[in-house]
Amino acid sequence: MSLPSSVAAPPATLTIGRLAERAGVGIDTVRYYERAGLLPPPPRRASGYREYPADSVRRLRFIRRAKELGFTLTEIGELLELSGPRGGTAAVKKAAQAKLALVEHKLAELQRVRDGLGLLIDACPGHGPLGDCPILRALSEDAS
Amino acid sequence: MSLPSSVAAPPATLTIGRLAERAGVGIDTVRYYERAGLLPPPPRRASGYREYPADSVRRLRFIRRAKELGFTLTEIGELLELSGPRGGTAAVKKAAQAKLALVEHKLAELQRVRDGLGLLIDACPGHGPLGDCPILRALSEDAS
DNA sequence: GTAAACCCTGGGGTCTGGTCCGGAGTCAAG
DNA sequence: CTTGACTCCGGACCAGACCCCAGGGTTTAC
Repeated sequence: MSLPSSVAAPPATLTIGRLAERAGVGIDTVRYYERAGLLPPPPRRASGYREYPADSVRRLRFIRRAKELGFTLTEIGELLELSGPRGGTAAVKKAAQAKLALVEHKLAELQRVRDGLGLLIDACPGHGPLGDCPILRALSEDAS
Repeated sequence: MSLPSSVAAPPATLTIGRLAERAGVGIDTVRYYERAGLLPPPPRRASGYREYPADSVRRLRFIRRAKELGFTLTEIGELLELSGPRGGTAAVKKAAQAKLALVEHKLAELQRVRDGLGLLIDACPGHGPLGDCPILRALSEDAS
């Protein structure tokens, strides 16, 4: 019924070092996220070593990327809570909608930056003497 | 030819306080940006007071928004340099293209977050027992 | 069974991006 | 011409997000 135990598949858990490596962050960062409440405290071995389930990698990568998008760790924590168990409550749904609005706002502004850069690149061998630059225009006008 | 000088239009310059107020940042922040090289040192009155041209507001707003999009001050400085005089050089154009790629990457990821949130909001009263949440999926898979 | 590589905790250091004094000079309105 | 608001500078301080180290136990590979 089972394969010989001598070639047993490695357990589907990761030490903190492997986890950090696969997620592309530092070990200290992982522990820091745990303290900050972004990563649930994993079970420990008798020795005290943390044993992470494989899908922690996914969560960590999410955090890393979201940070690059300008979310603070606190905001990221909120995003992650939306996806926890109890993802269907009315309150959670409302929170998700608020986040969505924020994200769409960011999207719109980022698109303006992109368009500005685009103009700059292919229509701009000097563009007027003064400050009518498309990049500046991109985010300076009121839209908040 | 000219209007009476007694009702002369106010000069088109701003004190640091007005500038900060109109741009929505603190006074200290303005000075900090100057030190950081993001805002060119403005001319001074005899008294030492800074006299900002009106369009500094635009530049400051750009900085503020770009920060919200996850750019560091250093990156913002680079973006701003792209739009300086000498916006047509081959080197500058190449730099702009690099920035553009980065921005498009961010856009794509932000869109994934948005889509994840969307799914979460209107298709998700509990979504499977474990970790197949659309938000996590949004940024965890490799796409870098 | 031992050395290299790994993990633990606690605490301090670092970098970024500000924010807040304090003492002194400046400006503008009445 | 005074008074209250503004500005100057330098330096201290702050929060967020890590990064590093020591001293000591644990695993793993040979």
